[in-house]
Amino acid sequence: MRNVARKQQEPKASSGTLARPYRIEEQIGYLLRRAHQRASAIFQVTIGDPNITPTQYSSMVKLNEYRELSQNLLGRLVGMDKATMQGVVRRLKERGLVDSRPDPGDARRTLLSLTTEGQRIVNRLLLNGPAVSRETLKPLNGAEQRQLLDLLSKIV
Amino acid sequence: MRNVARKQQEPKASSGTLARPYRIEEQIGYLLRRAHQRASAIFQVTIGDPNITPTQYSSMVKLNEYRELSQNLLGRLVGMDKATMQGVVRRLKERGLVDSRPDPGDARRTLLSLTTEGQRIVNRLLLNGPAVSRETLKPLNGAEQRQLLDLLSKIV
DNA sequence: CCCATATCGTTCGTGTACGTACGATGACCC
DNA sequence: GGGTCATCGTACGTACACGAACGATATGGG
Repeated sequence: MRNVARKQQEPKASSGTLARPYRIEEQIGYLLRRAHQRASAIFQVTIGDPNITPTQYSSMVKLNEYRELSQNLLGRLVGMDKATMQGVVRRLKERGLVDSRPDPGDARRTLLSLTTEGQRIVNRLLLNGPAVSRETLKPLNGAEQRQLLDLLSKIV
Repeated sequence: MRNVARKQQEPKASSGTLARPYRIEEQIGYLLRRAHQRASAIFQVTIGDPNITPTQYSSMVKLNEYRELSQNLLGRLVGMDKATMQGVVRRLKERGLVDSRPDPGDARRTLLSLTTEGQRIVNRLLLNGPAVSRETLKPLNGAEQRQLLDLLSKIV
């Protein structure tokens, strides 16, 4: 394999100060993006249903806990803004996993709930949920796993 | 404010075992998604140019280190697959920040480089890069910041 | 030299993610 | 009870993210 372009040139040296050089690979935002990519990939192959995404899963889990929620409140509970939530809910409704009815007490709201099929599916997926987390955290030992979850909780 | 729908019902109790209950808010994938969202939001308001996204920034930083890179190799260096890279590069080229030429030694490849304008911009953004990371890690003390970066590096 | 295989970049489709703007509705206060 | 302000859901535009399929090109083995 020609690899002329593979390592043509080393990165330019950092500035001459004693300060730590700025490497994109060591920045928190970059690492979070990569870690999130990996976690999503593991979810996809481990959760046991290729048609369910992480956000759809967390939405369904929340709807399984609270039996009925407005779209906006569900969004706050799972950390999605209303525009994003709109698309997630639309797709779940199109597949018959989620149902909706107008809130009888507030005409602005739509109450969402899982259909019987949605309940059946989320209960099946919940069996694999722990395996997804276990696989994602596999490179770390027990203490490190707890540390990471703790530190991430603090910055969220 | 009516809050009938706000806390209608507590989440159902977990199963009766001693095992830790499965809470979506404690799962690594969920936390990574939320943390990444927050980091992106901080990037957007701190980097100093509302038109530059995190992925565009890391691509430009890499192109500033290596003077010329194929699109595919750049993607591997910044952790984006080729389909995603295609869009990022297209937008940077449309704005005149990146230029391309055919690789004289390999007709499959396109060599990318920063334009003078692109270099000017990335050097300005690099001044704010440390502030983005500092702000994102602000809830943690120094030791915790290093731990988090270390743990994330291990699972990426 | 030729063929199987791999890589490179593009395109298409689906799905987050969010800013902004909008109309409808509700809450609050004078 | 009427006006102001907030909230709810929707719509549109832009941007990542990736699987799958594709044509062009390169490589390595027989």
